[in-house]
Amino acid sequence: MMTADDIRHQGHDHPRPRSAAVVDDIVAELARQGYRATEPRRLVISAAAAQGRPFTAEDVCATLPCVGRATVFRVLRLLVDTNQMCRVLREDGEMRYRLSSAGHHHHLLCVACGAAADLSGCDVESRLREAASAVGFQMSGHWLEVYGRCGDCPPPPTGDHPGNQ
Amino acid sequence: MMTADDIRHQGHDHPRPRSAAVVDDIVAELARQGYRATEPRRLVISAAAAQGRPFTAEDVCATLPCVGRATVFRVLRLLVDTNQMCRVLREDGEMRYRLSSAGHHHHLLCVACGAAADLSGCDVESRLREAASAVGFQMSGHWLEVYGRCGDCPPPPTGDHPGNQ
DNA sequence: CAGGTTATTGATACTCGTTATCAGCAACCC
DNA sequence: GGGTTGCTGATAACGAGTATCAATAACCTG
Repeated sequence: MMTADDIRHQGHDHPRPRSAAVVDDIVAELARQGYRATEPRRLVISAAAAQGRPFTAEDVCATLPCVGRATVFRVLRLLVDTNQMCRVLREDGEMRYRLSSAGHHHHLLCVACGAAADLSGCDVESRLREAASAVGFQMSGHWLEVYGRCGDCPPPPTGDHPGNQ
Repeated sequence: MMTADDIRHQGHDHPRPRSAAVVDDIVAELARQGYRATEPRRLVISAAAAQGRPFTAEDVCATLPCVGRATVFRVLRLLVDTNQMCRVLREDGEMRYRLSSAGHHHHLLCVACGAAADLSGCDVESRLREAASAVGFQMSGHWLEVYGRCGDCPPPPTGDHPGNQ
């Protein structure tokens, strides 16, 4: 059976690529909270860290046929519950997962290539709180996703000219 | 079989309560876009208009046993696609439906009673656009839900004192 | 380091929300 | 009123996620 180490080291000569540190950090945090450091957990976290963009549980299952389906869902849920992963909402309402640094942040989601980036330097919070309290609503939280095009994707066609779709 | 008129008039002496106008407006808009004005559609729209807060398809099915389940989902989707209804995201990630006036707006969702209100006078848009473009991201849209307590709900317990939960 | 506890796993069955299929029905147009 | 064709309802199917439960493997303890 393929182990987390096999995945960590694939195609590399040096023993510990960046993702290994990420996996170890997450496993360590789980251990700190009393959860066991099992091989399936390491594998799922490795697979999640290897995803280039927000992913589904199915994506992880596909890359880890050796790990049970239920376990994949369990680990993903555990990571969300322990604030080591967040769920991102696509523009069409579909939900995806994404490993994330803890702390409040939002996502920039590219509608062209599907990539995601964190947006943390944004102070909508106070403004929203004001607008809400103006109508007698005491805000306690919010959910915000931002959609558009990342710097790596070409600008969209203008749509004025037939044929340049 | 119960008709939309039966529902419109239930418990009222005057022939056309407010919701009737809402239903007629929506049906008219559908007709304008080439969709037929059928009885099941009127019934689903009536049921949606009668919901006091964001609802599930199941809620509508429960109040309309005479309408097929698939049809309920079809009508809800049609209304979303024609911008006469929107989906709201609860804090736990659950999706609900809500009849809404067209145009961009956000929702104030009460975590205590489940009520929803529209929040339209909020200019997060320009601020988000700036923050996004600062990292080379060209924003084209966003999804925002605001959670908290509406004016009708008592403030939450402080949590400092055991026993007042 | 063996040995016991107990969290965790994997296979499976199940739930829930939603969509596809398709024959029959009923709006709408003429 | 009658024909076209969009719409409906029943049903089966789907995808994401959870419950069940016996078998396994981390961890602690001696």
